[in-house]
Amino acid sequence: MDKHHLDSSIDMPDTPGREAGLSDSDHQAVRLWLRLLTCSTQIEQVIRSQLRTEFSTTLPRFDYLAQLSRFPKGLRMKTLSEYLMVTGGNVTGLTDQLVAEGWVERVADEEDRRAMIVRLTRMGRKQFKAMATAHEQWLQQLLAPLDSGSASDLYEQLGKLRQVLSLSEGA
Amino acid sequence: MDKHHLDSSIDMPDTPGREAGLSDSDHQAVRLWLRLLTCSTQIEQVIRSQLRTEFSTTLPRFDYLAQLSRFPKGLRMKTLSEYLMVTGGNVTGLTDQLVAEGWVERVADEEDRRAMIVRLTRMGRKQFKAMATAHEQWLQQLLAPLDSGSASDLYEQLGKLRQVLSLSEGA
DNA sequence: GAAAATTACTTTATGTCTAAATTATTAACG
DNA sequence: CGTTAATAATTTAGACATAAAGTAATTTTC
Repeated sequence: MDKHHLDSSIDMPDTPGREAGLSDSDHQAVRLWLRLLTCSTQIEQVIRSQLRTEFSTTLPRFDYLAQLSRFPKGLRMKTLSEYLMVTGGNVTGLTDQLVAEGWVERVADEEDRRAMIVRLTRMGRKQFKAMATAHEQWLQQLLAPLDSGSASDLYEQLGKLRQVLSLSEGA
Repeated sequence: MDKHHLDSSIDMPDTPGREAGLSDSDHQAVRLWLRLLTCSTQIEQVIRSQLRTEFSTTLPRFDYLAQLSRFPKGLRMKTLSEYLMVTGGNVTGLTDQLVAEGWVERVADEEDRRAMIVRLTRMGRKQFKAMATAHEQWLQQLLAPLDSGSASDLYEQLGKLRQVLSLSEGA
């Protein structure tokens, strides 16, 4: 994923380099988006970096495995691409890699010969389990300074946002 | 940016395909992150798509121009890479493209012959202005269903999160 | 003031992601 | 039936991103 924009900061005037220069007051939507993106990007970079140094893997692969791990019987590639919010071609490429590494296997779908089902191998499941444990710890540590109340407030607010976004989605 | 994970949804049981399967209660940090990422990814995809169809350009280029537009005298590439939160190599590549398109120009920095200053051309400035106006409208429309109170609450909560993240940043 | 370290940018190799075209299979309709 | 639509996966071309190494200029340090 790429990294974008930059959040302005009313409460951090000591970091002028990060101001987005949105001094006008009616840019609320833009400012909200930039701040959301800044937070998301920063967390993402931490996770990426950790996955690389600790497990020599990447975030897309981790995401792939994370989704797949929820379905012991496997998933159609098409379904997986929807869950991951990426294109089918991308899933094809990631699948090729993970199959080559022996973490995932392709199985023909007997009910529809166009479809392929992918599922974790035993090794894939084992590897993912270790990564998932670490992944959770990283996040807990990263977000530890956020008091539990703020965290659940934020979680709730993001829930509202997600709902709003899902409206435009189908349009 | 790539798109990752998926948010579970306590309040949206009608979209089972998007559940992240985090039914345990002590995965708060992970759930918060996934929800944040889901929202961020969805907005990002809308903006990307609009930039492509309406302006035949990309989000990285828009971000580049957006930062640069704040500095009429231009910026060192190094500084720009920090603002954009991307690597120097990336800025080199984007600069090459935007220079080729005539939107940006490279100027030698007289104070430091290692450095290059990039700045918008007149055309670049004009093109960006049109994009920025549209960009803001897209966001306003996208977030319109979010009542103003929720929006500023969310903005505040994200401010706290950003502050928390900035702590780990230097460590 | 010369050697060492740092800094700014570029280059290279690799990975990720998209959009669009292709192939193969299935479904739908007259 | 048989033609047409739609669907699932793959392939291709291109944009974007990183990390790591290379080049050139500047600073630091002794």
